[in-house]
Amino acid sequence: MKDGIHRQEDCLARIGSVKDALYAINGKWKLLVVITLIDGPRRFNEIERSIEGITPKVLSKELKDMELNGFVKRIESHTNPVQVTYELTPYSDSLREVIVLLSAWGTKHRTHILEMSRRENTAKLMDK
Amino acid sequence: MKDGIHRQEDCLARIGSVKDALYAINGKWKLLVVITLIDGPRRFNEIERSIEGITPKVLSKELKDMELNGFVKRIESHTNPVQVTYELTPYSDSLREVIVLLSAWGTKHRTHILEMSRRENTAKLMDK
DNA sequence: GATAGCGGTATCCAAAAGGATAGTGACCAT
DNA sequence: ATGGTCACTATCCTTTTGGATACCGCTATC
Repeated sequence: MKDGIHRQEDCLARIGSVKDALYAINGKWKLLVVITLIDGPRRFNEIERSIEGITPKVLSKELKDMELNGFVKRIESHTNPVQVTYELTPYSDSLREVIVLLSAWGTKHRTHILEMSRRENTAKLMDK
Repeated sequence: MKDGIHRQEDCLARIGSVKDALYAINGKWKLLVVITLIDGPRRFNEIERSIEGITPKVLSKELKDMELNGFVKRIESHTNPVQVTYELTPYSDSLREVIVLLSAWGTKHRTHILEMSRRENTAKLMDK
């Protein structure tokens, strides 16, 4: 009762904060981009190749969005030809624990779902 | 280097897990429904009133979805008139730490964004 | 001179999410 | 009988999201 999440007033505040968080990381792609950049800076086409299913248009949009939100930095080298890399900012470290937790939860959830559908099938078999 | 998130093979697995997680909790509403149910079972219209901006159509859809995913349970009393309540399942406890973390992160992120836009305005003033 | 890679854009389109508004049938209170 | 609550559903519509495909100027390579 004192872990802070049960009290009514905290719930309202929490709804606001979670709304903010969901707004910033929404969509299918942003966290995946962060994950691929954790290993170090990557070039546009490298990112495109390591996230299966993403198109250049979408990746471009996500990167711009994430730059505005302060998660990634776009770096142009002064070589010729110009080379562009994207890297995480120190700020995006704050996302790391979110990712670790979501990943762990996603793993557990997948087995949970499999388990549920397995039981459903068993039940169907027993109905006959 | 040994926290498990830096190694290439782990990143690929992590992308899959995070995809699963995002798929299950996607949209603006699901986590907010969980939050309002943390205090205890609630009736349809109560939930509708405590989540600002949600419409009955959307809430109805979300609740069905969450029932299928095993997060909530729909309970009809056998009184007359029938009374319907929704409550969290034990399984949805696993979402609690996700919510706590996202909420904390959302709070920090909001101040981060405010800070960034404040600085931008300051910079603009100094340009003149 | 053809082809390929780079870092993207442009255009078009389909699907999904979500909002606005209204309505339904069962009940209940006045 | 009138109006209200409850738990939704129906219809319509707009916005958002994202997928397909093609293309661009530039460079590097064969």
